Amino acid sequence: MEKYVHILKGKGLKITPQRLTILKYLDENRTHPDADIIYNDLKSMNPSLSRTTVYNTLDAMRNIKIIQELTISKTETRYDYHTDPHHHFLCMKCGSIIDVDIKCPHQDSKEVDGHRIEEIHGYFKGICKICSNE
Amino acid sequence: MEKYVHILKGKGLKITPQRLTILKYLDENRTHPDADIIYNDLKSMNPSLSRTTVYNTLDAMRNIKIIQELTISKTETRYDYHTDPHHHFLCMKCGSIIDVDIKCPHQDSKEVDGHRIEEIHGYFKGICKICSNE
DNA sequence: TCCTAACTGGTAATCATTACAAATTAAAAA
DNA sequence: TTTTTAATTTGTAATGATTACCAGTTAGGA
Repeated sequence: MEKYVHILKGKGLKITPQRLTILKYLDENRTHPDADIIYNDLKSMNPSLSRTTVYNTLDAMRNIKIIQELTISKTETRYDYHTDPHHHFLCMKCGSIIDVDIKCPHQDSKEVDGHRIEEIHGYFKGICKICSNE
Repeated sequence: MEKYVHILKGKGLKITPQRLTILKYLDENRTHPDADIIYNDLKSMNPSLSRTTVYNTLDAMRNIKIIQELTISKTETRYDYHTDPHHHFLCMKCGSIIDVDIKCPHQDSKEVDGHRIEEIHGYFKGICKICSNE
């Protein structure tokens, strides 16, 4: 848990039990969950947790860039504990998001056509290996 | 207008005035509009047009792949008349989506890590050239 | 011209996310 | 350690894009 305290402190965020819990959850669940899944999974162990806090916390952590928002799915925002740059595959059948580790020549670009880049997202959509085999 | 009749017929969609109007609009407005903007822009000339028809039509045209859905923005789905593959830049200040014509080595891939690809999206987010200069 | 499945339009429902305000708490200052 | 204050948490209500539903209309083949 000291690890998460350190990460938050380093970025100037106040340490709260809720933030530690959510950050730990994202670190240990690399399934690209959405806010509602995070809320429901943590609710049982943290009965006072509020949905709004989950949203607020995710937003705060996105601001300091320790997590990343994925807008690959049309219906909900999903979250990714931010480490090395990588692309994502969304299965249009089962809805799971899978990391794809491919080389992208633009991954470290700071601008395109004069526009300043802050985030780069590579999204593939299709049918995943498992769903393809029925 | 014959052009759009031909496109729809070729894909087996029924020809309706609404579909022709919406397809023409997307061809002539490469601003990546969302359903609401399309609805409002066309409503004055087509008073009987319904919001539901706009959604239905966009969905039908996406199915036959003559237009593309962009999920780059968190709040709404935006649409692109589908031509050559290209990536997109979203300005986080003014909200505009700009085409970026860069080479991507994965643009024509049919699969990654065994997962069958149907769509490829390259999204850059940041501050556009115009907003950067205040 | 007739027939039928497909399409349109209007309203109501859904659902993720945000707004708001009162109560609580982290952590800096005394 | 205690005090103080701004930041955070929580629950509820509001928002807004999208979808569901269904009655009425229409495209286009027979």
